[in-house]
Amino acid sequence: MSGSGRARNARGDGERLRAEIVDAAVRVVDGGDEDLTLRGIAREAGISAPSIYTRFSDLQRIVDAVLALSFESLDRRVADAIEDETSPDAALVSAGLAYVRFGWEHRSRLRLMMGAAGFSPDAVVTFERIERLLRECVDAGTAVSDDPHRDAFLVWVGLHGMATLQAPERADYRRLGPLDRPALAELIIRRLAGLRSGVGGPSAAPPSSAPVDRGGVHA
Amino acid sequence: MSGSGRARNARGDGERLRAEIVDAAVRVVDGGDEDLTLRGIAREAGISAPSIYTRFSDLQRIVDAVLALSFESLDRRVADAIEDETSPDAALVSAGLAYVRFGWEHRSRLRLMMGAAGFSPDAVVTFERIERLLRECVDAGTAVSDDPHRDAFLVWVGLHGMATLQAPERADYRRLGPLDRPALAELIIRRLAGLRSGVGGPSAAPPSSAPVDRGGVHA
DNA sequence: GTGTAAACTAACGGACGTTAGGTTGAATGG
DNA sequence: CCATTCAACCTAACGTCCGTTAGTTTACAC
Repeated sequence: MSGSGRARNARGDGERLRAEIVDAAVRVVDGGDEDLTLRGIAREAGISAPSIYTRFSDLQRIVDAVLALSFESLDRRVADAIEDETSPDAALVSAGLAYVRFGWEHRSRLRLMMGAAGFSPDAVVTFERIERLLRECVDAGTAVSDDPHRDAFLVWVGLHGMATLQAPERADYRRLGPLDRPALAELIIRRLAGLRSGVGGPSAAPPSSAPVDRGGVHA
Repeated sequence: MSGSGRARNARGDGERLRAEIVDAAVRVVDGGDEDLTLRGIAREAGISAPSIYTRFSDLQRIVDAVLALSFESLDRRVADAIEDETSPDAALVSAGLAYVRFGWEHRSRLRLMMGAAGFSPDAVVTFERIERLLRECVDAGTAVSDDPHRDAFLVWVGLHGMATLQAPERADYRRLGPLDRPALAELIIRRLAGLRSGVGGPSAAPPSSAPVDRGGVHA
């Protein structure tokens, strides 16, 4: 019979449990459960609830770990998106799209991140990437800005709005008509950053002929 | 002694209790309690928990009532802001500022609204006000847009971002330096709407000399 | 007075976070 | 090869809060 529980880890290997708990917590949040519960995490991890206390002193520490991991993962995605591009112009757009994609793919995670931590120090790291890119654009002459810091914040706000709005899969949302989300996100970035190509004309996101959200980085 | 509870309402006046319950629920949410509980609402209303069942069949109906009331109140604030202005240009900015102010003043209410209802039919009414104003701006020649519907949505997204970001009172947030929130909101509106005065130059929101958030409608 | 809506107290079953204390099995020393 | 050890788990249980139901009391309207 032994314990009806899971296979036991090796002696000095209890650290593995820590990672499994955090992973389970992430899975719970991404599954849509807005409020993390210790028992729910334990269920998802396949362990008993009290076992969690061997690795975490209380529930809040798990939440903290999830938040840290999430901010780091968001920042890495943004950083990776930047590396793939050559011009600062394209890099800024690509970085912004990486941000909003994270929000679309992990809606309740982002909700948790913004709700609990607000403008956390971890988020500042990512913000500063955006700001740096915008300055490069200004230096390269592709963006017009008399205050890059402020305008980077505008972009940040726009990204935040685009990332946190409900997905167009919802029925009500479609009253707005077919929307190409990545193209819209790119337009928001361009206009708020003051990029030359996005101010007024039909330069990006042709209104009706574009296929809806085919997943490419550029519109 | 009689019941240790509150004074009893007159005979056919039970409808008053309904309003009191909803008001209490609003107060609880605005107090920052993200998750409405039936018992919490009862406490705030000064009644016993089961008394709620004389007016609502379950907790969800109270939440629905709070949502309906909130969307209506948001829309009224936007509508009122429009009425006070003469030019479509100023009206669009004023309407947007009314929206973000609602978010700043009722943060968890807006969170509840966006989380539960998403892009609800009630929100569409308000969105259409924005869209109508933008079309008027285009007709008047003060805005450049080849697709007002799409651009109204961009403005909507920007407003949503500005309204839901944490308030600058938070310590972390200040790493960004002093920010004049209404001025930033106005800039976002102007740039996303394609208003002529907000595309690139230092037309609005002087970067450092402006007083911080003194509560006026215009910057 | 009498009826009935308006309110109450008591209590159910369930979920939660957390504590106490037991069981088991992989690593280790002989 | 086996006894020992102790980390890695477990079950049981406490107290609290929750939504909801049942049944009772109170006081206004007629």
